[in-house]
Amino acid sequence: MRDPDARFQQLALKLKDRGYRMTPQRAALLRLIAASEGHPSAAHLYEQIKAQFPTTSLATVYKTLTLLKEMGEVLELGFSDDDNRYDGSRPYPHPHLICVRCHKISDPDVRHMDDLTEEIAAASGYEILSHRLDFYGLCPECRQRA
Amino acid sequence: MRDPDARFQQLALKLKDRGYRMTPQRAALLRLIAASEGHPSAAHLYEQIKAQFPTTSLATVYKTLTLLKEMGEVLELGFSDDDNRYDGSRPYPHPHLICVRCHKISDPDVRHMDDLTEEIAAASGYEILSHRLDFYGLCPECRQRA
DNA sequence: GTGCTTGCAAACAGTTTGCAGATAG
DNA sequence: CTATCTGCAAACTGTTTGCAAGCAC
Repeated sequence: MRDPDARFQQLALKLKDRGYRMTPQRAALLRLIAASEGHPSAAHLYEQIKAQFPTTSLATVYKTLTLLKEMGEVLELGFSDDDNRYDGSRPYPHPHLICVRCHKISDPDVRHMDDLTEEIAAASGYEILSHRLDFYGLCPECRQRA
Repeated sequence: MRDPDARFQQLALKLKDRGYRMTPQRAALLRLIAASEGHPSAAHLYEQIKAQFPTTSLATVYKTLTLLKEMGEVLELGFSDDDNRYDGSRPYPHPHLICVRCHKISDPDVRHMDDLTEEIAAASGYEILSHRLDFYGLCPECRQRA
């Protein structure tokens, strides 16, 4: 996402439209989500918000993330053995590159997913609604250190 | 896997080779894994084993699954919002089709994954070790009922 | 003023672990 | 015989929920 301010406005408006209230805690989270280039965890977002609103609770972070998820404005990457990560810049399914050593997550360019999805749908009889593609490996930095 | 017996022997031998002991509980789990066509959860395997060995504990199922995972003989599919599933027939990464309604998991045919993986590796500088590709949708049966 | 939102703490679910007794080799 | 394995129960972790007090509108 190139313009964090615009994205923030977009998210704020969407919340308002759905009848949700704007609170300082939500504003802070929305700003973080809008500005974040990476794939922060709920705990990470919580730490950053606490710097501005020391009394904010993790539960509130989760509650707002759930809201954004339901509105389709945030993509949740669930991991069974690690905490979940959130992407508010690209809230649609897209591939991820996950470093198994430093846990960094990045977004590679992959083109053929739509073709692949259609192919699977046709062959299986499924109605495909979403997908998830993760590559696990060592990022360039960790390869050097390995 | 076409021959459950052969697969069972294979798994049993591998355990023995690594110096692990064969117990009735492990044998029962290995047989289930070897025969299973689907993607059972630990709890599901546990229920089936209890029918033969009523005193078996879930912890033992997990401990043996961990062993098989470490030996690369079982593929674990972790879900952050559901229990993990295990595939002892195809213990290598392969795509999955997951029905969001009935939670059935099946294995579609997808060819291009190796090409895609190499492409990503070249473009990103990562050393790619593994991957995971899941499609979420409605299976043919659930589409009708929808 | 009304009722959505917050923050706390307790609950939750699946998985893992510690340990004493049982057992495979 | 001895080290591994089992079964139980407690611990663990990230996430969710119930509820009284607070605040947006």
